[in-house]
Amino acid sequence: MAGQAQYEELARQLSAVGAVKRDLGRILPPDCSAGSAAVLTLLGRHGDMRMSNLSELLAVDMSVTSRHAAHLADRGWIERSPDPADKRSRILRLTPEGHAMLAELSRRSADLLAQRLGDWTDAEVGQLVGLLTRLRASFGDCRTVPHRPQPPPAPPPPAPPPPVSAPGSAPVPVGERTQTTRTPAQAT
Amino acid sequence: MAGQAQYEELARQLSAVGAVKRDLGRILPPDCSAGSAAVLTLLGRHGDMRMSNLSELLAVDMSVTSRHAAHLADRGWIERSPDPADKRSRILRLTPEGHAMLAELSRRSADLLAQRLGDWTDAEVGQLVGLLTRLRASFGDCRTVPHRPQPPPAPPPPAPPPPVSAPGSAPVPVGERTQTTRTPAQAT
DNA sequence: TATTGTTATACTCTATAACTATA
DNA sequence: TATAGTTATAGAGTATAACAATA
Repeated sequence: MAGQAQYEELARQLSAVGAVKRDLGRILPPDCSAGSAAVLTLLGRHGDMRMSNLSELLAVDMSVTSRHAAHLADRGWIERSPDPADKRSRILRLTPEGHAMLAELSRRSADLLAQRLGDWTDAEVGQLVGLLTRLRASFGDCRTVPHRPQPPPAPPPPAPPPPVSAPGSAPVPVGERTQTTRTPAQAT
Repeated sequence: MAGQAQYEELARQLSAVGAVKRDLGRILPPDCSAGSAAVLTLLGRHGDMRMSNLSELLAVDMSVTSRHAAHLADRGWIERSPDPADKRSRILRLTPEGHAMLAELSRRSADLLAQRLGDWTDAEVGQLVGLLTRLRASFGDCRTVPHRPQPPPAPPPPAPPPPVSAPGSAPVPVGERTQTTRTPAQAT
């Protein structure tokens, strides 16, 4: 357990991460915004999945995911095929063009980070990645993909699997835990 | 130096921090958005300052800071007094109501973090704070406040000073380093 | 009746550009 | 001429609500 001052400082530094993200956003290719990039990245990492799974991974409302997916599909970077097992669902899959765009994105962001973090050691970067991963886990309830439509043709996640484990992180009740993937669904 | 895969993973985890920030944003009091909270926090930490200084600390264009400041001034949380030394400038200062609001913000975010990160040790939180601080420094060029109008009546920053030092972080040239605090200023 | 996904609408944050008033 | 700050406008990201199709 940490003290109040430390938590306040963490909140401050998390807020400041915005500047870093904006910097990363400035190197994106035309037509591929940060939102698009996030979707492509997750599809590359986790393989084909449904809209709802993607929403959970992004921790945003499905309406947001829907807009991003439509944008990507318009540009031919993903394909939205109907799920044979559930006609309401759509399976998202990277196209060859999508893979190419993803590779380009990875190259650019890695380049920028390599320049900015030139004086960081491998271990330091790894430590930060580990702590951020755990941070997201502590907040998230970002359950990993529960639905794997078919063995995805995409290669297995090139990224190191979660290097840190979040032990007994109980679903802490804080006020209400809002349902990020779904808008209340208004009972009429 | 780290490898490409590690940088890609870092980019991914930085993107995912958005979910954490959204969660923190949901507990904000009415009329006090994340932008307002950031301004109040910085004024509390660094004391009175000018718009331009605040823009540098926030790493946003001054037009953005101006809007936030106007919002806060409308609500009586800050005061914008003319700088006697430079009539173009305005000095921002927290009002008593602003201090109260800031205290409330700190309480709420610390509460949420304490619940979410209940199973983190003090050292782990400190480590994350340290790495995030260094991350911002590596990106930032967020030079610390160069202009200190007068000895601010505000208490000294309650937060621990930067626990990690960014050693020889040269101003790495990446394409162009955009001038965040100022829009190009179009030479007519 | 509940769930999946889509669309329309509104709000926040940010950047760009044009403008003013000082320096 | 350059700088500090303001305002208007536009774009991206997200949430809410209402809707259609299917389970």
